[in-house]
Amino acid sequence: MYFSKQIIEWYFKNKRSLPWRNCSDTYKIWLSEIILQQTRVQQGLPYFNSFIQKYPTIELLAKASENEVLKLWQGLGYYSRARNMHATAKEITEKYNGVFPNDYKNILSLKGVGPYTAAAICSFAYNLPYAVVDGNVTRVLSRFFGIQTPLDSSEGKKEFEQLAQELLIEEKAAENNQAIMEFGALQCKPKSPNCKLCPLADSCFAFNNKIIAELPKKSKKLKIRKRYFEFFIINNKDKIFIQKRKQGIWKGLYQFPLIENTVKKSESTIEKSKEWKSLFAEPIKILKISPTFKHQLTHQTIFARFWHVKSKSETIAESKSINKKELKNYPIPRLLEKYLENIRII
DNA sequence: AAGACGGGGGA
DNA sequence: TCCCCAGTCTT
Repeated sequence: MYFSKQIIEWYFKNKRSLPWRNCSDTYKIWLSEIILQQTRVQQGLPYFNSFIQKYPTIELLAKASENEVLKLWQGLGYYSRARNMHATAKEITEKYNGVFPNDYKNILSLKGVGPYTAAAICSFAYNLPYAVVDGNVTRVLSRFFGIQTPLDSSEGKKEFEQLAQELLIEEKAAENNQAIMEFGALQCKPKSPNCKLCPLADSCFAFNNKIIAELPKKSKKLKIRKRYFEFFIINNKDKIFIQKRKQGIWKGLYQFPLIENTVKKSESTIEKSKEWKSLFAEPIKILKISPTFKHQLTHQTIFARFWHVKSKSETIAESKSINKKELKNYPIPRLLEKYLENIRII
């Protein structure tokens, strides 16, 4: 009880003013929670504003096309969030008559809504007593209580959820949940937390035992795979070829026709490959090959080159031909967006 | 239970 | 570089 009260007191002194706070609009609360999954407030904020501006209601979001929604989401990453959010907007409009469900079970059943987001919506919108457990919460709890259980283990998840629920001041669920997350984000930060000014330092296990940097514990370490992407910018007068990604990374986004390798290959090897032959039925003219760009993601490193080629073909396998000017309407990966920004300047 | 899924920022 | 961010879904 002391813990939660201190946290809430700290919150009232230090909280940021954010557009989805102090509002009971379930649409804004839900939208902000989807955007903020694995995403910093700073990065998500402009996206929240543009979504609210373009789609002021859930019904308007539901009416949009998936391409439009992905286009607005472009650059934010984890694109399944946008696809699931769009599907949920449709479900709420059709199945729930446009009224956001107001109980934990139905909210949890929505696409893109897991235990964290369900608890967040229930508490923020309806003040229901469900404790949120996110990266901030596990960090704060593991440090203050000295919990060594890895947060990415099933025991750890259970342990943190149970503790967070016990600590929750139920009648202040909304405030309490906001408070502990804000405390984790601003005060008890992952790197160099501000322990000197922390109101809880005296009772903090990690601070008193000088193990702040060791908590929280994680068991899995990440494997980063390398991928080599050869994109083909195929010019045929004012037309350009694009294709929609069907699976994996950037699913639902568009790209230029692609040859992918798991190892680095030379230009001549690529030109002799069977992928090349199936892509280009007729001989093509290579105008330019870009330098290799390195695109670093959390779980993979992508090395990309862009081949500018001239082709007389009207069709390219698995691709559609669009007018160059239409390209800006299609959602594309950040990697392609950056490249297109550059060649415009150069 | 483990992997896949983006992109940006801080140290 | 590596780690983490208001996690969820798939395998």
